[in-house]
Amino acid sequence: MPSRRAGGNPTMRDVAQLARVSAMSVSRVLKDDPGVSGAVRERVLAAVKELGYRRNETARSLRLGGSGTIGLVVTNLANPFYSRLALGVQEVLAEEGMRMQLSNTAERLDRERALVEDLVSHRVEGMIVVPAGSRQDHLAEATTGAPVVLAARPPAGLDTDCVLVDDFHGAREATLRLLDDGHRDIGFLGNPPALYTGAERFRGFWAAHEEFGVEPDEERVRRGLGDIATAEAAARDLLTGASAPTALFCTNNRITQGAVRAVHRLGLRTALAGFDDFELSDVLGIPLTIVSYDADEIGRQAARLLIDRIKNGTEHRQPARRVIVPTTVIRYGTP
Amino acid sequence: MPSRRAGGNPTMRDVAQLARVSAMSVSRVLKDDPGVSGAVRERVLAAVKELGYRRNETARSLRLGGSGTIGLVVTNLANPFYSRLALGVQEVLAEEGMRMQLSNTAERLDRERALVEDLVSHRVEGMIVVPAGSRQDHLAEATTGAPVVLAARPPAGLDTDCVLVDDFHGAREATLRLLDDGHRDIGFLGNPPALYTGAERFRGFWAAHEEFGVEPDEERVRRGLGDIATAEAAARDLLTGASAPTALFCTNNRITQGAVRAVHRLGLRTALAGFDDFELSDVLGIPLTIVSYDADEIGRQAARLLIDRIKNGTEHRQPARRVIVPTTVIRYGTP
DNA sequence: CTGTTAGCGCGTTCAA
DNA sequence: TTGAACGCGCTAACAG
Repeated sequence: MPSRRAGGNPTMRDVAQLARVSAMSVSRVLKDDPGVSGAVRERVLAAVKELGYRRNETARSLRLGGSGTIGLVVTNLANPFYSRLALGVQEVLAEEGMRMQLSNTAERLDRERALVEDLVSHRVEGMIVVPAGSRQDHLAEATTGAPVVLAARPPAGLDTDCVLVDDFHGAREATLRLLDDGHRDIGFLGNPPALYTGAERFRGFWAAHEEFGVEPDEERVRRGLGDIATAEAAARDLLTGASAPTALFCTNNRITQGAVRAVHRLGLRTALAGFDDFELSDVLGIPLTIVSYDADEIGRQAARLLIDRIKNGTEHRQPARRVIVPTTVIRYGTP
Repeated sequence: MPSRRAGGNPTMRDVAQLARVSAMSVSRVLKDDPGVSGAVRERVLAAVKELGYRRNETARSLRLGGSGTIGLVVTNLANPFYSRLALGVQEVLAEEGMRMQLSNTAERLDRERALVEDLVSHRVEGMIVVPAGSRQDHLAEATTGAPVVLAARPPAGLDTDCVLVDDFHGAREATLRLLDDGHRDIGFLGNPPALYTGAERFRGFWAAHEEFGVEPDEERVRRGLGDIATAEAAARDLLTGASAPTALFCTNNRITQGAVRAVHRLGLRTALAGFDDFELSDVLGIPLTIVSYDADEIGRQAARLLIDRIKNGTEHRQPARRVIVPTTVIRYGTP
């Protein structure tokens, strides 16, 4: 019986003792250090196997001064967009032998702050954040040293790299399709204008109208929608009011789904356009124009930017970069 | 300028030096230890603030011998079922001041193995696993000491707690509804029978038929379906063959979606029943019988079981527990 | 090729 | 109430 605490995991010393070598030799074997004889290597590996030993990564990263972990902070993991983003991040990290710590803010700024503090306390080497608020001044002081990359929303009050969707052109393109189809009374259902995506997508919507020489009707614009229920109510309101629009533009998948629901309940076949593809969008029986993009790719790009910052340290202080992920327009149903 | 390394984070010694106290006093203040004078406390807190100091949790958990972290291993984060489960786990952990490390196996056994090893190396205090394969013998040796709770699939080759959906009764109930409606030729679209959920849901399907004295037709059973595309193909095959079924039972949301697609493309209104609710299931215009359950609750229950094991240590070796989460049946569209 | 020393940042123990 | 010494498990730097 090795002289170690009953309940605890075996340590390197236990392995060393059993293999009748020093702890250093064990360390070297486990590190694939070439400077170690075959005999020692075999004895060590046998002891490792016998004890079921696994190196304590906590102690290791304390000693090495790097955890090999980055933090990912998203606003809503239940939204497939963010889980895809997370998978994209993990894909790139795996190539680098790094790990990811995933946290969910539920769009709450206080949780974002607490989670970021926690990540810093655990000495993550960097973090990718989908910021909950429109400004991130608090992140600047929290992340002393560790690089930050923002995803889906641009930095404000903070000078960092970010990866964005081409919100403006996506919205413009989809709106142009509706105008092409002859629609002139298009309603707008948007998330809060304080959000970057909300503002950009509205800009695109407006720009498309200008190109067609059409003046959008402010009366048909509803912004600040948060979930499916409020979106459905707003859509119903527009569609049942005087001078109902013949088409609706929706700025995200939850809003589109609310609009689909309203259109369906009212027994209409109003044309819809919106951001974010979703399951079964092709079998709804409603003419649908979807602005789609690769959520995984946002994660991959963000991870690449972050890893680059981590590797180059803070020395080569190159300016903040901005990667734009392109969008494509898909059409479902007969217009 | 404090005498600390330029790039690194400040340590407790840096704070101590600035506050002109010992490191121990800093430690005590940060721990809210009552045995410390107001004067020292203030000086320390001021120094902490000035340096932007944050306690190094890595060093802390090395010293304390507990990381306050558990691992969650899921098979497919892109499936909303698992992201909801993750949120449920996190909800309970937050109450206990614990953290979660989330990993995705993509249904690959080799990745599961590697991820579990990694979690053990990081000395997580326990783990919740949605196992990729039908047996988990490899987990037994990997998780020396750390308790494991399985979610969604029962243990095999391993003696642990688990949280399951009431697969049998859910499937039975939904099938009974179809039989109640007069259907006698019901097709079955299932995932691999080697999977627990696949087998149980098939059992429920069969049991419902027996209760009605109806003999299911083996010709109308398709099992081993993995994704939406293969499910759609199988559904189309059944629906266009001789003696086409008047209804289909689907064992999970991806299969249901494939079936919806096939029904839609064929211009039919075949009644569908299936596990897992999904967005917009109510506006498809197809009679739909859905077996629903609370995915968050699975996560919450699993977390509670795990925390209980962690707190009680391995001493009180009580037998493995099994929690069954109930299902409810929802009906959409006119049958 | 192998072992010894020292210390990563923190907290427990014990003495002042 | 405060501080000094020691060690958690591991590895870089330096002997031998």
